[in-house]
Amino acid sequence: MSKGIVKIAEICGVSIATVSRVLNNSGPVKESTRARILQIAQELNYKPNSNARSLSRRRTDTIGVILPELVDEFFMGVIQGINEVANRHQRYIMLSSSHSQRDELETMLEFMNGGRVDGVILMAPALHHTMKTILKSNTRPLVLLNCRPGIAGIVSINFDNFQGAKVATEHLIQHGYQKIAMITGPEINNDARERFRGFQSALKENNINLPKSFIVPGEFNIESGYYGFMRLMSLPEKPRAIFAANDMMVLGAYEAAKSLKLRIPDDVAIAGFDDIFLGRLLNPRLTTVHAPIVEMGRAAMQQILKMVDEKWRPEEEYTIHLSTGLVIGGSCGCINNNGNNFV
Amino acid sequence: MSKGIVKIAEICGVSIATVSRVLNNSGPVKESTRARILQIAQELNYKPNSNARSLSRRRTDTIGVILPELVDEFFMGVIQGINEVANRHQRYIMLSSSHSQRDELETMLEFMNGGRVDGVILMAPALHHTMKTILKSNTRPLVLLNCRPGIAGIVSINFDNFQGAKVATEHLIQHGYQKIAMITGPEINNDARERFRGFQSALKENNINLPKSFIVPGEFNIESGYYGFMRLMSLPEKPRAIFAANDMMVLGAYEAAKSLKLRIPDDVAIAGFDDIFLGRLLNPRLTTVHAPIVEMGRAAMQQILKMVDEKWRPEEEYTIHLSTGLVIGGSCGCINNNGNNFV
DNA sequence: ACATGAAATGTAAACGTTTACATTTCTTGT
DNA sequence: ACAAGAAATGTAAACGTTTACATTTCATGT
Repeated sequence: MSKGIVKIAEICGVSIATVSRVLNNSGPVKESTRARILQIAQELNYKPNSNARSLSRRRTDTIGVILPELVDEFFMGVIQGINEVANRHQRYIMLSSSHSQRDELETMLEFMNGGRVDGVILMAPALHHTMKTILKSNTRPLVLLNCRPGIAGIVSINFDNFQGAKVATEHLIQHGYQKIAMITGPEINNDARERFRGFQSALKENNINLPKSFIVPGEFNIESGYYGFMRLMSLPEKPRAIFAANDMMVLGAYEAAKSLKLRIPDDVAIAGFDDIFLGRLLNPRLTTVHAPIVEMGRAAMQQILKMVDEKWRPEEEYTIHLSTGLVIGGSCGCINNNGNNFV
Repeated sequence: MSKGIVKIAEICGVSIATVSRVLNNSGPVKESTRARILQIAQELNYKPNSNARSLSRRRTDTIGVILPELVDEFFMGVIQGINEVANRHQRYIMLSSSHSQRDELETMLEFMNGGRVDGVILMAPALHHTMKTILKSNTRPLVLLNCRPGIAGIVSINFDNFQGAKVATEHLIQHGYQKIAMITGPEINNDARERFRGFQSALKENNINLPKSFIVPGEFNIESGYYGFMRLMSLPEKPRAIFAANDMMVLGAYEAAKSLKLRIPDDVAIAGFDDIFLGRLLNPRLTTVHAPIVEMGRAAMQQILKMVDEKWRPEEEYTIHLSTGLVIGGSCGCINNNGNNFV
C-alpha cells in the first residue's frame, strides 16, 4: 500500500501536487477538494515525513544548540529561553553538550554541514582555534553566546559583564571599603576577563590601589571560591571586601568564612556575579549582579530565526549586550536586605 | 556544479554507489579507490546530508525528549544522563518542553509520526487521557519517565519512590518521633502518590496513628512547603517530625520554621525527598532521599537505544525501578551531620 | 588459454516530499 | 457560442542518499 501524500492522493483521486498544495496552503485548490483532502488526511492521521520535507525544502525547522556543559541553572536558563521562543515559532531544537573539545568540533561540523539544522546557537566561553576556522566558513546562521569571536557575519550575545562588574565594585566602594580584592574566573573565559576588567576599571576610576595579592584566580566553582577566600584572608593585609567573579565561588567563600568564624559583611563584605537562585537564600542574602540568562536564550533564538527566516546576516561583527543589574542583598553591608533568606 | 556524493563520484570517476559503499563501509571496494574517495571526501569537507540519509535509511539517529518543564536541576540531571549516553552512541537528541498540554500532544504526535526521531523519551508525571491513546498506538520505541502507564510494549522508568519514602519515614520513627506529618505532592503526580504510600506504609507497620490533619497537600514548590509547614505548626497538636514529598517544599518549610523561630530538628525534625544540591548546604543539612536523576536519564537512553538498535520491545508492561537511598543530614535529629553545610 | 567464482563496480529504483511548468477546466464578457 | 484569461489540476523533475540487482573485472586452478 502506498504511503503518505500518495495514499491521500489516491483515495481522493487527485494528484500528489494538489494534496501538497492543500497541506501547505500553497496555490489555489477548489474548496470542495480541499475539504475532502483535509478530511482524509485527518482520518489517516497523516503527518508529513519531515525528512522528505526537509530534503526538498532545504530546511529542517530545527535549530542546533551546543553547550559546553549541562550542569547548573545557568545552562538550564539559557535552554529555557531558547525553548520558549522555539515553541512560539514551531521550531525544534537539537541539543548537544559535548564533554571533549573533539566532540564539540565534530558536532559543530555536523550541524554546519550535515543538513540537520537551519542554524546553530553555540555557547563557548572560550574558542578553540580550530573552532574559529569552522565558524569563519560561515555556512549557516550562527549565534554565539558568551564570547566575542571577531568574525564578520556572526551574531554574538553577551552579558554586559564589564558594566555589571564595574557597578558591583562601585557599590562596594560606596560602602567605604578601600581594600577590595577579587577572586577571578578562568583566564580563558571571556566573561571572566570582562568581569575582571570592570572590576579594575571601577577601582582605577576611584583611585584605589589594587595590590597583586588581592587578585586570586578562581575556577568558577565552589572549591576555588573556598580556597580563594582562605588565601585572601591569610594575607598579612586582609581585604575588607571581596568581589567574586561568579556566585558559585561565593558559596565557597561563605563556607570558608564560616569555618574561619568571620562574619559577612561585618568582617568582610562580599559581592558576586550571576544572581543564582541560591544567592537569595544565603544568610546574609548575597549582593550580586543579575545576569539575564533566560533572556539570553530568548535573544539567541530570536536572532537565529531572524537570520533563518529573513535570510538576514549582519554585515560586520554584531554583538548584543544584555544589560546586567545589581541585586542588593546584605552581603555587601547594606542593611534591611536580609528579609527573604531563610537558610 | 553537482553536490555531495555525486560530486565525489565525478571527481573520482566512479559511481555514487561505490562512494556510498566507501563512506558507509558497506560492501567491498578496492583499496586504492577507497583511499582516493576518502581523500577527496576529506578535501571537500564532505558531510552526508542527513535528511537524505534518514529518508533512505528510515532512521534519523536522533531521539526525541519531551519534558514537562525545563526548570530546576531535576530536569537538568535527566538531560545530562540522556546526553551522556547519546554522545557515547553518536546519537542526537531533540529536546522539547511544552508548557501547554496541547503543545505536548502536538509534539508527541510529530515525534511519533513525523519521522524526526527514532524513539521518544517522555517524562510525564501525569498522563492525560489523549496522551495515553497516542502511546497505545505504539508507533515508535518509547520510554516513559516517572509514570506507570499500564500499557504493553512500553518501558517505564521510575524511582523507587515507595521504598525511599518508607525508609525515610522509618528513619524518623527510629528517632523516636511518634507524631509524624507529611506535606504531600500533587495528587495527579505519580511520584507524589507513591511517596505518600511509602509514608503511610511505614507508619502502619509501626502502628503509628496518622490523623487526617497531619496530611497537608503541597505543590512541590517552595511556597506550598512554607504554607504546609505553617499549617501543621498551627495545629492544636503539632507534629514532632515532618516528611516532605520533595526537597523544594523543605526549603519553604525551613523558611517557615525560621520565621516561627522554631529550631530544626530540636523543635521539629524534617526529612525530604530528591536530594537537591541545595539540601547539602542547608543548616542543618537536610536528611533526604537520594533520587538518582542522572542515572534515570542514562537508563532511559540505554533502553531506547536497545529498542531502536535491536528492535527489541518488551512483551508486557516493563518497569524499571531505580533504587533510592537515604542521605542523612542533621534535619532529622542525627548529630555530627552538619559538617558540610556552610550557609 | 579458459572456465569459474569472487571481488569490484555500476544502474536504477526507491525514500516522501516540494515545485516549476504544462495542461485542463472553469468564468466571464461579448 | 466563443475567446480570453483565471483557476484548478496534473506531470515530472528535483532534493541527496541507500541498496537490490546486474554487470564487469580480476584472480585462480586447470
